[in-house]
Amino acid sequence: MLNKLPPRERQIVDLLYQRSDMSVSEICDAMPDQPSGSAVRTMLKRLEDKGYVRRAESERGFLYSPVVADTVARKTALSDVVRTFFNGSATSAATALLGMSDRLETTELDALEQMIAKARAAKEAGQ
Amino acid sequence: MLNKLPPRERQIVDLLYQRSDMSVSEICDAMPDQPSGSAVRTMLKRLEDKGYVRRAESERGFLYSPVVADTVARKTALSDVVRTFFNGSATSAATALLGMSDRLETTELDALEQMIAKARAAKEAGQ
DNA sequence: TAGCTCATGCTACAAATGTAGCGTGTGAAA
DNA sequence: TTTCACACGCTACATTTGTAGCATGAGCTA
Repeated sequence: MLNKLPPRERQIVDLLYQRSDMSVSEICDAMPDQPSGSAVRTMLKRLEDKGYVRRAESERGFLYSPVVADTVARKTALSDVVRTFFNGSATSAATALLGMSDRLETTELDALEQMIAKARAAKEAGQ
Repeated sequence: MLNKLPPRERQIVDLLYQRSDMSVSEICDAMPDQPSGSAVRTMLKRLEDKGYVRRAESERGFLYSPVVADTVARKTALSDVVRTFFNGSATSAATALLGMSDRLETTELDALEQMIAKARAAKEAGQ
């Protein structure tokens, strides 16, 4: 989905998913190799035309945000990674993910276990 | 990492991560909108120049494969998604992942629970 | 041998991308 | 009021991407 975007545009949209409602100058600052305002503005314009980004006026000037809902974008991004790198197995991706994170919050662990329990229950009911 | 690649090149590398050692014609066939062999060949050449892809001769002609090890590419891809869409929390990404997959294998669930148990133990020991 | 089919490399080119520059308007500071 | 400093839109342009075409050479078949 976002993989269809050229690197720079992709970079900008990613930024907007991390933090929405950014101004052009904020985007510039957040970019690794600070491009000129003009450059960012054209990218933004193109992204707007393509329907990935929308902007709203505010007292601080125009603020940009992604059009596709976070929830949807998240899912798509995850599915892509799962397909490409984990042979379609979401669970093994999840395992890898857990292996990567060094400090896990207890609440998060709880949420996970709940998830697993639910999956087990569904499995029981299914067969 | 792969995000720096233009869409088409990215698409090809992704393919190679799904299945390594592909010939040009196999890649063509695997692409959604079958491009010409020439087109794919130039992309491949560029990817080779950039250092993302390497090729080896075989009785079936040249076979292409990714340069960066799967394990590394995986990690990078996951980290990117986690940073962009999950505010850096690998665990919440994992939770989302689990929520997405419809049928989970028992063995995978077991592996996950083990992972969680280990995390809990580490947490205990840590404090 | 002559003709065919491929896989490959090379060249060329249209389209897309990435960037900078200029002119304008607006609001704040001198 | 004049002068800055921005934020913006527009235009232009170099570079990169995406694609096709042609020529070559190897192997295969009639």
